[in-house]
Amino acid sequence: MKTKRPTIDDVARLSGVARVTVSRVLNGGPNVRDEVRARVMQAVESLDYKVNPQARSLAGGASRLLAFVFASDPDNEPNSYYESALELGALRACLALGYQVLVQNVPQRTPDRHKRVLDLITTQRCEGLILSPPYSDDVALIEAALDLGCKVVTVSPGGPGLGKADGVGVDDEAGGYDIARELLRLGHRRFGFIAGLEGHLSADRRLEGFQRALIEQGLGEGDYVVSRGDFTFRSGVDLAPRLLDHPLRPTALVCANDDMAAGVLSAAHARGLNIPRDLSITGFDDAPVAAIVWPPLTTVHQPVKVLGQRAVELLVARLTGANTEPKTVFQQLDHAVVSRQTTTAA
Amino acid sequence: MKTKRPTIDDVARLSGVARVTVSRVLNGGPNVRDEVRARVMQAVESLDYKVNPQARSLAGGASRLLAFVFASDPDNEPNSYYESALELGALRACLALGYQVLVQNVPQRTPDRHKRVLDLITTQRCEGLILSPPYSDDVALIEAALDLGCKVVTVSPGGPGLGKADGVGVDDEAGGYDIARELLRLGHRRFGFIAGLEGHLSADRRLEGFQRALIEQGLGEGDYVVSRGDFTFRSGVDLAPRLLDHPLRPTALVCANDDMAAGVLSAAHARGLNIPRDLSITGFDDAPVAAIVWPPLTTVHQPVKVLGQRAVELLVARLTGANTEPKTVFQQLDHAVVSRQTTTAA
DNA sequence: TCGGCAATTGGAAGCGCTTCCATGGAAGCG
DNA sequence: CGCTTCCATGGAAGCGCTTCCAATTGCCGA
Repeated sequence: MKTKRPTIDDVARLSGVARVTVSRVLNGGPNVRDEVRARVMQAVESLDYKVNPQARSLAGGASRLLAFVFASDPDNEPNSYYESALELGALRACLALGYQVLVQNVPQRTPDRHKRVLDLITTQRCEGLILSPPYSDDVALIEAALDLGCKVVTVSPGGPGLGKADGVGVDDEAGGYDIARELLRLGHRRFGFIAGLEGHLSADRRLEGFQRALIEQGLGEGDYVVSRGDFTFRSGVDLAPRLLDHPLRPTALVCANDDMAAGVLSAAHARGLNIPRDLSITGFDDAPVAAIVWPPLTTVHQPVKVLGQRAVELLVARLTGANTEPKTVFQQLDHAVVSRQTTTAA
Repeated sequence: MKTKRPTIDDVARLSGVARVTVSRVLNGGPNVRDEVRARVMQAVESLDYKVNPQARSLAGGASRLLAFVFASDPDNEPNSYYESALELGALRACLALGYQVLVQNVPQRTPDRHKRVLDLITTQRCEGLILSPPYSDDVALIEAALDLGCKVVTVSPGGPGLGKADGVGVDDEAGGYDIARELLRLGHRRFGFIAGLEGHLSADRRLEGFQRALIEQGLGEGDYVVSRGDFTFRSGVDLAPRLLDHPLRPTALVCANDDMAAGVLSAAHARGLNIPRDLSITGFDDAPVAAIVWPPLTTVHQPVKVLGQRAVELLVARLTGANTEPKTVFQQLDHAVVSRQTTTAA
């Protein structure tokens, strides 16, 4: 067992060239004759040689390591599709690009949360940082990372983070608008809205879009009531009574994510309501849970995995110098209303 | 921005000792006077020095990298709590132990799946491998990894994998037995069982336990019908008709995991059944989905996050030589039946 | 008093790779 | 035809750390 792996020198020796030449071939460098290149590649093959990434990064000063940071607490939200899908997308893109991601969970309320993130850069030598909400709008954190020479990409920044670093996301405001329009079309006029955690600016933009649609229809403050949850199923369950017993009992309930919508749905079942006859409910994200609950949830789809993938691609483009755009770029992906069975005419 | 980080030599210079001594202090080596140790630590503090893990692993020959491999396809099972919880547990243990995990998804049917896994060892220099089902029973893979000098830990091995490497898991057979006993106690006598994917031996042990409980009660082959799904919600939905329309219409349906149980539940709703009055349903795992569906699912809890954590701990114990036990060790954790609202008297 | 041994420290040699700079020859120029 | 320029290659110097081995000191028992 454990027979020592071949090194670059073994390849050099076998192919009869100098070590540097092998290095050039391996890194796609210029100025190598095709014949030599082929000879080296053949030696690589026959020895089953693989570069040692540790040695490479020591010598080259590039760790090829990215960090993905998320805030949601997996003990409270063990189901969080959003974060795991982002991670998966990032992982896949990395596989293709030859990078590695270190995944780190830093709860939002951690006192030394900035330090925890920045340590990832200093301790692990991460060269790129992917920030998901609410960190995507944490300007101080973004700037501190940038100061350390680390490239940053934000996922779903809600405003402040937008100009500070490259970003990816959907148009959350439009998503909120679209789902509200759908409900208005079905004749609903009294609404409830369950918002997400404070500081998650992109989620708040969903509320703004929702409000815009209502205003457009001549509705106003008196026609809807807003509660704030924390994105968990539990908070949906807990918030439901307040909305359902409200003097202005809404006929439609818009939730800032699917888990909270599932919570409301569960609470509605528990009190014997018939969904959607007695109440229309909508979510946001189109997480798997949306299809699993009964009845299946009407929601706004966003391509979360692709978001994670694009985040990595943007980062790597900056790292390799493929993108030298002085301004930050924001890549906006499409969202779509997915009508399932929790919505019906008022 | 990007000011060069201090190296071990900077620390050595500042504390007036040789580089080796700093290395000793950093690695908790013996034979260093307390006074010197303190002086070095102080220099480390004041310079905010962090060891360069790349350099360390190059010099020391230890990458401190582990690999976690899972098979479930996140495009079909985007919700798979099992894998993400394992990962999370592993991640946490690593944080505490100073290791890193590389997460890799290798679908079970990939033609070069062994190569994909082994490449992780050779290419990334992973020193330890965590194998989740069905790879935990893939003896050829385990032995190939061992041959490469990589330590291996299996999660929920079902038999063949047991003696080949250290492992963690619950007693799946007993879990199946326990849930069946619960149903028998409630008076059920006609059963359906939805098994998981072929090759997932630990999941099959749940069926064996189920069968043992029935036999104990004098029931036999004629009293239950078995179907095989693929652990997804979708497969639960698809399999439901076959079970529900069976001449021997079961009064209780035992599923090998929660997602399939949720699928059956959804299908039952769709055909207007009242659960649990018309049919008792049980899952396995106690994933978040179990609490989210309506009505909440009776299931068998297993501490998946802890499983991930223990897997890393076992691995690290082997790697550091803390565990030199010549035989493989298997760490069995407790499971528990969680009675919720999908089960009732027959 | 002296060899012997443990405790403490440092010197030197790499780990496997990339980067910088030098070399020799072919090609291009007026 | 003598010059610069470009191309293809190699030599040497580290990247920041650990490991091996040697050196120094102090203390023991005989």
